[in-house]
Amino acid sequence: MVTPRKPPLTPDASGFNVYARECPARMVLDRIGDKWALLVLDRLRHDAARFNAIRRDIGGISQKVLSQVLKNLERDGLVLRTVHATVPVAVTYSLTPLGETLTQAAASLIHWAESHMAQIQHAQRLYDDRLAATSL
Amino acid sequence: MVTPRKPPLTPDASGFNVYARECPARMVLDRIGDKWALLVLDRLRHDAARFNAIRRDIGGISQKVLSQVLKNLERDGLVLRTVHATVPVAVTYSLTPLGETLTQAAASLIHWAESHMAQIQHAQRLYDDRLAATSL
DNA sequence: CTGCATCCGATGCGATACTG
DNA sequence: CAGTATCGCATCGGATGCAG
Repeated sequence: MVTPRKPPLTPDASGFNVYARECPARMVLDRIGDKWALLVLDRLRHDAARFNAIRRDIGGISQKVLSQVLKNLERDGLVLRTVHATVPVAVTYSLTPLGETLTQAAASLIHWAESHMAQIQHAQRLYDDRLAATSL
Repeated sequence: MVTPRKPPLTPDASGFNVYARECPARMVLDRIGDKWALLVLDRLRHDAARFNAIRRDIGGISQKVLSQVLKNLERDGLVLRTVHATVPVAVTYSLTPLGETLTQAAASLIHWAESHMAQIQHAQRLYDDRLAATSL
């Protein structure tokens, strides 16, 4: 056991607890609970891809950030970096078996955002209108 | 249809696409693909809670950030804020039906981080050792 | 093509103090 | 108890330039 969980949630058999600020699991959550990392993980879900392909597919990600995200994911053992000895050098990124156990959860989050946008936008309008009304 | 999806993933019936930088779904992903938001969502998963209770349960979150996260989640229609007319005032936060459709995905991510920590730490050691070896 | 290094502005976030 | 306001540091992240 590393740290006790404060909320009355089901205790985790592993002993790790994301609710504790010092727990290593929190560090991992920091990385995977990130917009860019989730998108990269989802992008690699069905097929491996080269650096610039990922960069093109994920609108708005900079080369610097993609580079950092990939390196972190590789260090955590979620992404495999493969260098092909061609000229010029080609590098492909793919999911490791460990990474594949995560992408479904990542995809769920992403898909949720897309499929519930209508309801979210409706809620936002209600909230904004109500706010404007009270501030008159 | 709002924006076409670039990667060959299954197109979403809603027409929203998180891979597009201008898509509203990306904004939502920004908010829910966030360490603190995920933890708050997970904390409210089983029961409603008051502001300071949430603050205590989530180690390391500041009242400023918690305040912002809760406000955003409320605006997006994921969290319901209820003011009880007592003295002093008590405010409880709970999940809306819409929010409940998301927490399972959030919980999956969080639980994944906890249950795979051993493998992650192993991968990190391998990576760091390999890095130290090559830089000699 | 695949990165790493640097500069630098924007944002995040903790600490602190104050209101109802 | 439940916030809001402000400050200041730290990190994020885009743009540019350079190297293997």
